[in-house]
Amino acid sequence: MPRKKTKPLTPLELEIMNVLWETGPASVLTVQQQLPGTRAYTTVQTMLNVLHRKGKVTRALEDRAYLYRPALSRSQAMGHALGDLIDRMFGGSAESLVMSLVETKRLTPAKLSRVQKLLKKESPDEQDQ
Amino acid sequence: MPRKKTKPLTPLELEIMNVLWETGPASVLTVQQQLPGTRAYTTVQTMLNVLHRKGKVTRALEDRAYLYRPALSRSQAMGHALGDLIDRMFGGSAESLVMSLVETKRLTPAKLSRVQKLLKKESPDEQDQ
DNA sequence: CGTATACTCCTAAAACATTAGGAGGACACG
DNA sequence: CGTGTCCTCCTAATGTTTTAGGAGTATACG
Repeated sequence: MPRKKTKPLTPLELEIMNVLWETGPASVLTVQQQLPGTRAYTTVQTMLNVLHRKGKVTRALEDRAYLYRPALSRSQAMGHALGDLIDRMFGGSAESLVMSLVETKRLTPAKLSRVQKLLKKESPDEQDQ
Repeated sequence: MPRKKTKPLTPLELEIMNVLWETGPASVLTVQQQLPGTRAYTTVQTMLNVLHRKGKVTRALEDRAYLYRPALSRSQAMGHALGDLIDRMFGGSAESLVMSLVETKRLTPAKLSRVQKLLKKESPDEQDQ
């Protein structure tokens, strides 16, 4: 059965999640500072609230303020965002995506090699076809 | 390297562009029919208007109705959408993205190999338009 | 105690995306 | 001609995301 329920994160939500992924558990203030661009404290707070309501982050009262931490891994979020993009843009082919990455010079074949080597080491279970 | 001007397409815009990429030059009616889901004729028309105003499609009066055609290639749009995603989600590292693709089982190392071989064969020197 | 500080929550407006109705023009055709 | 069809443009309502102010609370500190 298709995993269709989880809505993809909005752009700003994504940016905030990224801060949490990078920085680890963080307060509103920390997130605000870490965030690219300039946002009012309360803006960040609101967004974190939204994310919390949506179950994308958890929070714990620490000392005086809440500490927020991601409730999904980057990979998971990635899965959703990308699945979404791929569906809309192609019929679901991830290869075309990598292709595009290289075509648009965002990724070089050299880098691709490196990644690949890494991955082969980690999952010793794959075969070439 | 400040290639920052072009705004990414919105979800619906993307879906519509996809129809144009698949089907080729199309009228409002055609797009509407080709589009997944159900949208009023005028909704589709409005969106095409928006895309036209934004310069993402061109149009030509053919017979009685406008024929719309994409003003960007899929790769280009991909580049923007993805660049956006990567920026937000990672700090701009495309490698992490590929990593995630494999981690989430969306792409196998084997497929990666194939893609890579393909790419090495193709022109080692390209120009983005 | 009284005031500054560092938060919270509640609220709403601004901005952007999506949806769609209705008026009007051009044409085909009985 | 008169009416139905197909299309355009203009307009606006609805929905979603982003922005941020203001009131209230708890603690720190002179």
